[in-house]
Amino acid sequence: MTPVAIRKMERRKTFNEYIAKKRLKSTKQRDIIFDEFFSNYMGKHVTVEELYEDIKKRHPFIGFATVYRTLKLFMECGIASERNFGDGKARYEPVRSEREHHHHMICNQCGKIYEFANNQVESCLNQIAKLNEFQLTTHKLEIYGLCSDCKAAKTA
Amino acid sequence: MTPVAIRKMERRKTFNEYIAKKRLKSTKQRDIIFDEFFSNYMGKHVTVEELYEDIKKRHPFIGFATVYRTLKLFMECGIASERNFGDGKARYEPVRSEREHHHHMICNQCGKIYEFANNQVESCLNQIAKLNEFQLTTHKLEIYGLCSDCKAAKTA
DNA sequence: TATTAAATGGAAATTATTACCATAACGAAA
DNA sequence: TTTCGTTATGGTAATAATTTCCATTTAATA
Ligand SMILES: [Mn+2]
Ligand SMILES: [Mn+2]
Ligand SMILES: [Zn+2]
Ligand SMILES: [Zn+2]
Repeated sequence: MTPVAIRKMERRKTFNEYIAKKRLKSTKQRDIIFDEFFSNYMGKHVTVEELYEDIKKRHPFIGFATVYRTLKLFMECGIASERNFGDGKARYEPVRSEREHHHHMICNQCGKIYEFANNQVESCLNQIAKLNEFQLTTHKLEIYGLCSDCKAAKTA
Repeated sequence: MTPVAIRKMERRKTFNEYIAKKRLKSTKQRDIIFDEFFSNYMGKHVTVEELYEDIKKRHPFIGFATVYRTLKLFMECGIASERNFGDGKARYEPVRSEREHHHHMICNQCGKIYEFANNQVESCLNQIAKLNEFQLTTHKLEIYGLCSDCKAAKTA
């Protein structure tokens, strides 16, 4: 089994447990959305509309509101992260593992998104919080600018 | 003259120069909004609506769209910064000085906003950008959690 | 002062997201 | 399996922030 498939199974387990604990229901729609999101969007940052349009191709009966609701559900149980890159629409990405916390560099020119992780930054932030007696729960960090491709294209 | 007044004059100069350069017009409304923003919102993070409501008290003829347009103008010439703290509405703060670059900690409980600056984080980000051949233009960094007051209130 | 370009205010349009509601589907119990 | 209370769904309407439109006003400058 591929690493992606293993991760998908782990997320499925978390999701099922959350549904059981909260006495929610397991539905066809949730299964479809789960499958699409965790099969095709690992490492991506997808818009609700993009995901909806993609799913609709194979499952035309799925409603827009359900996709919104299901992504929110994924958030609640910690298997998806919401991202906001300043274009006014929320993006979602499957959580890969608790240890794979990361941030993003966004190219203002082409819109491509690059990921990065940095332990030094993380420990800085923890220190800053501690110093201010602030109990950190989450943080957001994005770098905006020009990616190397667009930089090259500009000088060419 | 107080430091706040000096800063206000410096921003005014930048604004006037920008208006001259771009052949824009100096209007009563822009003066009013400038004055309100740089007199009463230094160190604050004000919503368009808040600023509009505040101005309307003394200048009932000012239009909503004009406040939006003028804040955008302040952004363009670099005398205001836009902030987004995840509540769906943009906030603006007067730029204090080019050297006073800073970030924010937002309390999820009481909504208070705390500012911080950290050279180590800044140089980390520059290094990360350089390593990825990314030409950094801006970055956003926010810490969310519980402020010390709210933490204390919770255990009490 | 006359001319031209830009700005204004109010309202309408736009856009992402949420709420509503009548109907359908789920799941535990009988 | 049938029943029954609860939850989910899909379509649409509502909401909320921001932008656009446009007829009118105003500023700049010759
Ligand atoms: Mn990512
Ligand atoms: Mn600030
Ligand atoms: Zn690029
Ligand atoms: Zn607080």
